[in-house]
Amino acid sequence: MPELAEVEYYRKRWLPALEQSVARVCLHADKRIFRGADSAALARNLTGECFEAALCHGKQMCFRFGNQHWLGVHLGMTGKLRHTANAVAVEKHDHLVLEMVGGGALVFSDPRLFGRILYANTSEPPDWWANLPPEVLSAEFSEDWVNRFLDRRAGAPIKAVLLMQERFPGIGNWMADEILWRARIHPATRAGRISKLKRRALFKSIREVSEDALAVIGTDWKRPPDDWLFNHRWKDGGRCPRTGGLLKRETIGGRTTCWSPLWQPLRV
DNA sequence: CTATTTGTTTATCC
DNA sequence: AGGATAAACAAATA
Repeated sequence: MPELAEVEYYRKRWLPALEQSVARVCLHADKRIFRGADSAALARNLTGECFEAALCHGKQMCFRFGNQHWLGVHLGMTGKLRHTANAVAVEKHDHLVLEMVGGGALVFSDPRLFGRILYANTSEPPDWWANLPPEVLSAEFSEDWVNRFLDRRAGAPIKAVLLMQERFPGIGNWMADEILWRARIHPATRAGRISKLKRRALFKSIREVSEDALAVIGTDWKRPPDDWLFNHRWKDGGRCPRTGGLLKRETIGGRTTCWSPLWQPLRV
């Protein structure tokens, strides 16, 4: 589930423990979320360290403990973060629990195990945190920068291109559909066939959907307004807020995709 | 029992 | 070589 704004929402869930120290680390070391990470070192080294920073970039999160302990969290499809005020019973899917000296706990849970925990013990930020593409709301993320990518991925459906994290960090399935709906571009359009005019609309839409998503979901996860595609996209018989016409759902770019055929005509 | 899932990585084909 | 696409991953839910 978690895309740009949901990741920001979950990042904030851990803020109540900021400036507290780790009393004890409990984890399910054999679970898939620790693939590639040294979970034993993580548990040993974080104990006693102070929780100093909580950051995110696209769908990647980074929590710093002390000056040189970097905990990376990716939520995958079903990952969640929460803070519990008191030590509550650990649930089945709570794969990483940081008990804090104050008595609360930081919890990462993930039933489907598509998420990932990273850990580095280095004075400088590790590669997975230092080498990330410009964020969609940053100045470096320019129209030119996007258009060059559309030309490089000219043969792929635009829906698939928007999901590529190397250029559009944080954009996921629902955001991509929302972006294309607002820009009135059919999701199956080959990226290279999008007109100059539509590219402008696309760029604007990427920015707007990202800002709107952060405003609505990023802080307290309010229900998005009904004039977004969001509230209609999964319902059978869902209707386009703009045209009132029936929405269509199909697999495009390997993912379930929803669009409004009247509003987003396919021009090939 | 079958089909579905808002993500990423790996394999395979072109 | 690099791009496009499908499969795999795991488990809950309908």
